Amino acid sequence: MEDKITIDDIARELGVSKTTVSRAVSGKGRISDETRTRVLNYIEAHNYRPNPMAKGLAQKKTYNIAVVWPEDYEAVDLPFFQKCVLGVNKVTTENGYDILISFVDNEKFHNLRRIVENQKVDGVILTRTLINDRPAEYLKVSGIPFVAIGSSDDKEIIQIDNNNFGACRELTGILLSKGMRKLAIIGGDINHVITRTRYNGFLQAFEDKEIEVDQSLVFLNSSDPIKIMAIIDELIRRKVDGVICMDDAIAGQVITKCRNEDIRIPDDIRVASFYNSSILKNMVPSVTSLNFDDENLGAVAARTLIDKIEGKTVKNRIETSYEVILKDSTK
Amino acid sequence: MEDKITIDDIARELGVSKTTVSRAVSGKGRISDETRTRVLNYIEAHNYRPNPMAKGLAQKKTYNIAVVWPEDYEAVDLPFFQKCVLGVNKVTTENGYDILISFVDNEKFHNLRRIVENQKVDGVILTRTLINDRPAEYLKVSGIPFVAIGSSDDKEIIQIDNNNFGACRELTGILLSKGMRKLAIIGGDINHVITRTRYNGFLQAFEDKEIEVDQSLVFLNSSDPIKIMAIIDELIRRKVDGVICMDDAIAGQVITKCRNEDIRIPDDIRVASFYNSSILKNMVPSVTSLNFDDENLGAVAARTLIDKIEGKTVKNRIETSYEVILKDSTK
DNA sequence: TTGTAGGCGTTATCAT
DNA sequence: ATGATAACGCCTACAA
Repeated sequence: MEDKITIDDIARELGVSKTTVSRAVSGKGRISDETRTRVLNYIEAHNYRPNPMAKGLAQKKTYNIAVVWPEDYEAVDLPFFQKCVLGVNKVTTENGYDILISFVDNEKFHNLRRIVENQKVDGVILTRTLINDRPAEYLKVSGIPFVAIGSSDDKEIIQIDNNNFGACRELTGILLSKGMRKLAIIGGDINHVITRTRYNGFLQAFEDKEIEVDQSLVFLNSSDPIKIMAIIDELIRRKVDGVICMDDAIAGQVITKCRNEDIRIPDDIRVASFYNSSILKNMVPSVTSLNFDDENLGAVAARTLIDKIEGKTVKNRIETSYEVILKDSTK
Repeated sequence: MEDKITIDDIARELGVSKTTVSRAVSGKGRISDETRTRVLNYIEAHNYRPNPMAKGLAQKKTYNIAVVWPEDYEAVDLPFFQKCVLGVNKVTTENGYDILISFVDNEKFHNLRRIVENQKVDGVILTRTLINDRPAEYLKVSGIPFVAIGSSDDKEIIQIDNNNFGACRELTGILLSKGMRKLAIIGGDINHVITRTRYNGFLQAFEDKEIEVDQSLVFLNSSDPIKIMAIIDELIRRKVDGVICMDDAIAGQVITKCRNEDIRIPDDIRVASFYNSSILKNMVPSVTSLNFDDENLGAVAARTLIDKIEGKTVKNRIETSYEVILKDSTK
């Protein structure tokens, strides 16, 4: 490849000033149609690309955004993050931004810090929220525009989330309406906001129907396979109607356990999940669950962040919708 | 946050020239120990960060590399990519580079093209190789430094790969040594180099022992669940000794199918996988498979790319090692 | 409508 | 060992 062509080269070649070229490229400022097309044609023919470093230096922008990934993910959550970032990608691409990726866990986020302090990005998307979210706290004081995928108690943080509360409330409500009364729930890390949100949806459904929740059937912080085994044993012994799993990792474990123990679903126990990832897709029996559009979630987050970066006013909280998918496991 | 401090501010404040400050920061060029520490102290105290845009403009470098992800992945492959990029991240972080992410499939790689043409990165890591690899071809003619994770027939392409050939050869050899003769193999997309490499390792093991391969037991392009169901039925009917799955998606399907049909592993049929992802981790029975260090793979790729970017000479092909893990499924 | 000139923050060249 | 000055490529008042 020969050397990159610059705005100066074009100006000289066309006998105009570089200001004129710049105007033709950016579309800003008055310029005659004739010169514009002349410049644009030349650019097209010679495959000119503005140097992002120079542009960035002049306008103090990078045209990059950071997407933050948890380092301590569980494999089952990966498709969620993947879909999110695909959605982000779609929007960033359309708007001339690129995605820088940053790995953090709640305690160590030097990577994120470096990226922000070094001014490598114009904004940040958090793909998970925590109860005591130190990365989010850091971003707040740093002053860089950012949005969080997920929910937070901090109303100042711009949040994009699936309507987990509403979805879990509706699914639980449906199960209650089907006559199930002894409903257990198994949930994961209580430090994740999403765990609490889903739990609250569960509670609300009971309240809606004025039914008392049996606290002895609530098992949080229980994503460990060993724990789940014990829980299932207990549930069978106590003849509960059904069990709701807060995510598919848990649902997967429950189903495997039942299969290994010849516990029949839905005959002996009914099972539902508050999420549907690809791992449950081909399960037998098929599992009643919620359906979220995670790609859309990422897209909305990116759209919101870019608006924020470009100085538009954005809503502080956006909820995306869901579907309840009733399958064999709760027949 | 107040305005960022620049090299000029420091120079003025300390009564030296900005050249001197630059030298202290970069460590290049002669400078007295005294001035250096004076500058460094000031920088530390005032939390100065060089502006990457200005630096990039001056050195024609971005200090970003692109990691290319396939858009048309299968969920089961995700942990592989995730681990790779974690390894990449470790090395890039240590060397002051950041990771830009780019999604492509073999036909549409405008995203990658944009990133390269816009000079947003200094180099590229491909995380998968294809038989007719258009993204790789494009990168070659573009002239940008790049390495591929995976193998390629094109010897000019810098390749970092697990020793798939050797690993598959060894695992197959072990099964043959155990007396299994009627060994079937099920593989995925024949357009992926890795499918062919693994298949070749399989063949080589037979050749090593001078045993004829039964071509009617070779099933490629067969990752589809429906196909796999039919294949297993056939294998049981023909009373084969065992089946080797080229990846864990396939192995997972095979095991599920067997469980649903009450086909016992390893009593009725033995099963091995040429890869071990987390999805098989808690399988019952535990599955004989290969163990690769994918994070290391990513780290080596990043190390190699950075060397290449910085003008060092690098090996054209690096193979990382593996372990054979014998478990219950081939007892 | 177009052009001139200066600035963005850093590195590199060449003196001193 | 240190400094003045010119790049690097683009943007943007301001002037014409």
